[in-house]
Amino acid sequence: METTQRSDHQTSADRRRRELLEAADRVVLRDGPGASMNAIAAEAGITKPILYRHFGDKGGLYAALAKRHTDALLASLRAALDAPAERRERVEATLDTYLAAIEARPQVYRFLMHPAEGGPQQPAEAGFDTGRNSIPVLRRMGEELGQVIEERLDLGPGTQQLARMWGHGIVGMMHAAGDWWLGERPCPRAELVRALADLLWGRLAAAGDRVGGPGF
Amino acid sequence: METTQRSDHQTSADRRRRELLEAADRVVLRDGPGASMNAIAAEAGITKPILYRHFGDKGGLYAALAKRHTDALLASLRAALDAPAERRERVEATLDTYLAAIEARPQVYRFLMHPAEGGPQQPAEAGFDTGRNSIPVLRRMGEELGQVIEERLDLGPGTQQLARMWGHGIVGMMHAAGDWWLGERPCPRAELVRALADLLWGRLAAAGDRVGGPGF
DNA sequence: ACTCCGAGTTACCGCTAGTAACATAGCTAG
DNA sequence: CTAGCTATGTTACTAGCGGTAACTCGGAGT
Repeated sequence: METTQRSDHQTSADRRRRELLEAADRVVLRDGPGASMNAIAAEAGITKPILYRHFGDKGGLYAALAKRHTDALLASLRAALDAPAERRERVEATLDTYLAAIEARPQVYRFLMHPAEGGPQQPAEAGFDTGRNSIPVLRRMGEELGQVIEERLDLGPGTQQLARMWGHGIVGMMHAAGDWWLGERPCPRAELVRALADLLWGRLAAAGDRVGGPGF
Repeated sequence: METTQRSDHQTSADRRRRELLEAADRVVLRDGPGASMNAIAAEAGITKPILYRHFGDKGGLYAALAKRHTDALLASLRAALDAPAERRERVEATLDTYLAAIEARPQVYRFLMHPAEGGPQQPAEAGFDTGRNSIPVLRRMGEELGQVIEERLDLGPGTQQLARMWGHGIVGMMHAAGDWWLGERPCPRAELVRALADLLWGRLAAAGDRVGGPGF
């Protein structure tokens, strides 16, 4: 019964891992991204070294935790992006999906956008990866959106690079506007969706100058 | 001679403060945002409690440090934005100014975009300010750009809110695209500037569908 | 019965942010 | 000249963090 035993063992380890992840999730959602390994271990009913055996270090745990949520968010975004509708509608649906997600679970959002933390010891070796500190979920979203744009649109020569730049740019726009909106709540969601879609549709370039200028 | 004395005292304290800030700057530029108070104090040739007397806590020091760089960056952006030229030219100049800044001093950029750190003790009191963790320099840039847009453009009713949303959105676009570009360096700066300006000019909406779709 | 292996624990290390208590210079008042 | 006050600086400490070494325990294999 080797297979059965090995399978049992595997599932046992996997189940443990999932239990730990769920405990970590609870703590992170309660205490924010500053949750300590001690607190997570306590919530899971065990002690620190077990966490380290399973996840290596805090970064590993956070990465595993972030991957779950990121995958879920990306799946729903992809669904909105792949809907059979006009381009403008799909863009609005995608924006709305993202904003609805961060609105519904702001703690998750906050955790996802704050994973690196720069740890206490940052040995400054590895040659200063300048862009390494970017938020992983944003990078992934940007890459995926860039791919979708490249697949769908005909942008002439240099399509691929243009699509990637746009992907990252649009994701950044969505993120920054969403973050500000989530903090100040100045208007309903639909209004922000419309405003951002309008921005992407070139209304900035089309707008007329103001008549009575700023300095008299 | 009370006034003179007090004045001397003031300038002395201010000079000290500036010296400390410059030392902190050096250390942060060398060690990244994870620079410790001990290291900064050593670089300044003094010990920790003095730093705390001057800046309260690490957040205070970082805020003071960030304010300097943020002010400088905002000033140069404002200059690009206020140039007497066509709108498209000004937008491109502003994008280029930002990208040139982060390209020229990536460590400063990295520090500015990573100030909060969430610290070890995040008491979770104060009711979970959902949006509080946003990067301050981005918020400031978004607000200022929103104001400029509001002053300059005629967007009909609801101009103010629309301008703010656009301000934060555009800044986020610039930031995310710049971050990705700084990490991968896939093309010269001017190309990214053009791509982002094209995006803002509605080329996404105007682009034609690809003929040979993705799935054959 | 003996061994091995994985799960788990206690107890520690080195580091951090931040602070209390003590020491020292220089100026002002009596 | 001495007493006191204020600013400036130090040493020595606390509490908590991420991370690890070394030990303990229970159950499978031969």
